[in-house]
Amino acid sequence: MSTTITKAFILIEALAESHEPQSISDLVRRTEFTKSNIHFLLSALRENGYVEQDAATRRYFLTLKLWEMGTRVLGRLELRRIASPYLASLADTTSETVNLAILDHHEVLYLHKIDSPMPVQAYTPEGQRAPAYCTSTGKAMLAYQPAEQIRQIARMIERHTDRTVSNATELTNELRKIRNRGYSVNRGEWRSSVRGVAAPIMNGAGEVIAAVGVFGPAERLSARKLDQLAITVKITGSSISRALGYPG
Amino acid sequence: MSTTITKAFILIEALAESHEPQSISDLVRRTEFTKSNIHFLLSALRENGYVEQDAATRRYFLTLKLWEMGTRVLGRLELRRIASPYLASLADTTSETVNLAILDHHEVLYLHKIDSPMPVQAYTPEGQRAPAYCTSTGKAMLAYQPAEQIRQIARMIERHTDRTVSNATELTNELRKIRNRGYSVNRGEWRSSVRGVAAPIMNGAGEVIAAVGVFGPAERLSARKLDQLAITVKITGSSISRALGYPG
DNA sequence: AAGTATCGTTCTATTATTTCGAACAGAAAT
DNA sequence: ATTTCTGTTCGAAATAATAGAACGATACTT
Repeated sequence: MSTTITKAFILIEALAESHEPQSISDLVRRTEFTKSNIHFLLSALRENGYVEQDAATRRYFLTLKLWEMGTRVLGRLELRRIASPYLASLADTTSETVNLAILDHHEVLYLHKIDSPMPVQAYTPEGQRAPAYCTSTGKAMLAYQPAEQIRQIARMIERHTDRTVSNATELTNELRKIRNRGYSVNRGEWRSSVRGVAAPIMNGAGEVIAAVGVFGPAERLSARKLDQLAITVKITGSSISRALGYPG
Repeated sequence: MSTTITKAFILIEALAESHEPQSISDLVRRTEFTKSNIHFLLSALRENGYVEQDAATRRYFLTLKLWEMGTRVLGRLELRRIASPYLASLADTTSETVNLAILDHHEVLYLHKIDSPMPVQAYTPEGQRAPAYCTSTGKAMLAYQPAEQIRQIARMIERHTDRTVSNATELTNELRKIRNRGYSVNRGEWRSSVRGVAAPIMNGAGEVIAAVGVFGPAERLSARKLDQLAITVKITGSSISRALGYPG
């Protein structure tokens, strides 16, 4: 019910979305707040160290303080702390990019990424989101979610490439297959040139709370190579699960 | 001059500092705001998705949204984007932990870290700060700062271990040595069991804006080993500088 | 070069929002 | 059973946030 705090965050989010520093007028157009109001709000954010103003262009941009505060939140995440060494070792043995993701409604959120030392890297930075039904980590988690949630997600399927799962039955079958094998595969369903495999991570209560995945460019990841990776990824997934207290 | 926005950020920072979810009463003690006022502010933060409340304990905690927004800011940093592949390759060849830092007043801020695949890891997470004068990356950057800034920093020297630089002349000599060699060494000046080497990174204008470093446990990093690493780190530093447009 | 449009900032009055304390119910501790 | 903690709700009061006009300064147009 607060308007001022909400307005402040609308500004922050507008600044976070924009790739260039924004002028007050830019922000007026985006937010439809008054010019003087935005000036007032930005002053408050500047005083708190979250925003700075380019002296020459008078445009405003976010400082790293937001990121600093954010890393504190992440640093407290038990999951990430416990999983980190397993991810490092997985990255070391596979030489491909490794990531850790959680499920937030219909999207995966990438918590951690260890870049491959190989020259060509697939681009998926930490803190980004992607639709769950067309990524390997997302499918690995969806496979263990209640049927009702799957039905909801199936209703919002959109094709991103010609390999994207295209309807509810296809998705259900895919998820059943994942449960049988214990790992998921993505052959260019989100970005056509990116492939990957992933395995679920369970907590002490047996709930699937995350997934670990390996991905890379299609030309380096043949079907055979993916099969090999699947074994390693699956083992990493269960190792992390056990470290989290999962009995299995 | 805003009170409401400032209060909101004071709450966010209090929550970010605390390792456990906080009750309203906890926050009353910390901030000296009114109970009902905190309730109001937290509701606003909750509505915007930055805070959640544990249903059972009624305690409040920060969600990952703050981190998500923060990663956007970091993702736009040209320095980090350009440096990343060089850091990855440095990590690969040295097998020790690699990091990228910038200087903020008297502190270093760690922008990026690539963990060593080795079992024993030195602990310095991304987004953290450390005093510049007793870390290798910090000293590498200080060596190229104006004398006035060095004098100010020398005034706030505090010993953290028995190897920490202890006075102004010692610091000045150390920085001169660093300028001559083009790299800096830290032998347990911050945490006694952590050693490292670092080299400065210059931008197109020739200003030192960052530093790249390698560090690890003292028992693995002998004086000889540090000398070897220094060569590689120095090369990485100049490669990144050149990628940023530095003519040298 | 002159003129016009757009920009960020400052100011003040008005209003709507935040703030506070009291009162409440529920949980925990005594 | 009683006391002392909680978190939450409410309404009145205080004040902080808001809007609009006016100001130079800068950037465009002609």
